[in-house]
Amino acid sequence: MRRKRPYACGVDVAIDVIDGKWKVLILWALTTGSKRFGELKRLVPGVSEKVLTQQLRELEADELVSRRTFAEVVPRVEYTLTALGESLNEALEPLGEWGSRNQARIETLRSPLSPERVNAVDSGTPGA
Amino acid sequence: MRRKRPYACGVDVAIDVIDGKWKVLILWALTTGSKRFGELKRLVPGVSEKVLTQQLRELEADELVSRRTFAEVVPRVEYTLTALGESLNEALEPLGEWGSRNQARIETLRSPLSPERVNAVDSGTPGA
DNA sequence: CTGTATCCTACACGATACTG
DNA sequence: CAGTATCGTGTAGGATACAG
Repeated sequence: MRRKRPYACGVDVAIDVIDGKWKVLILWALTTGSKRFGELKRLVPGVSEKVLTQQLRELEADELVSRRTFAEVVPRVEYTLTALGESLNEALEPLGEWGSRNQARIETLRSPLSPERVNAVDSGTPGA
Repeated sequence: MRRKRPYACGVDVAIDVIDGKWKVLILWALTTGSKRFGELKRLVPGVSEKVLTQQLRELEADELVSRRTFAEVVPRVEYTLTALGESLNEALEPLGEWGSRNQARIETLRSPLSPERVNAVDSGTPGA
């Protein structure tokens, strides 16, 4: 997505800002403190360098993440959550809880077989 | 996206479920009660019938929305938020507040001109 | 009114190679 | 180590036409 219509509501803004296949994971990884590029690459398995760079740049442009470079013989860069980024992560928590509570249900619903035997409702109880 | 890797965290699940250009708006529109297809089309300006149908089907498959058809001479269908859908909307609220609070800031940052943060934290200062 | 069926395009993302 | 450059791809979404 990124930059669609004039935002229709606040959620739109937030979604737009975290839109990108890996951004939430990146934000998540940074909650435990600053990380180097290579660390993020490890913490976000599957992402290519190009895309990781790209999404970090966007997060930086939106001031959710700050970037510090160290002019050392061995290039080093550290990414850190800004206050804004931290506040976003906090706003994301309820959504995370919702997802955790309903993950099993969603996965069952989407699994190719037997979507009908779903009974657990929002109780966090995985398939019986 | 829809169905990427095994979910890395709860937020991933939730994001996946609301992923789609119009889903949040649809969910939003339904908070005020059941809506007919045509109403939704009006309430979500810009969406095509194909895509609206598509996203409604996905929301339905994820049990966030329920669909009632009325076999009348004039076809009529109503979409309603399920309990799960309502709980998702609640989990979305903090994100919406975050977005509302920071919308102006984000828009300024992204506007082609005059980002007020001409000088901000740039290169790191090694051990002061 | 409420959809389907096609066709088409844009763009995010992936893979790989190369550089300071 | 931390990127950039390039090329290729999948697929969500848009436009339009048709149908029950």
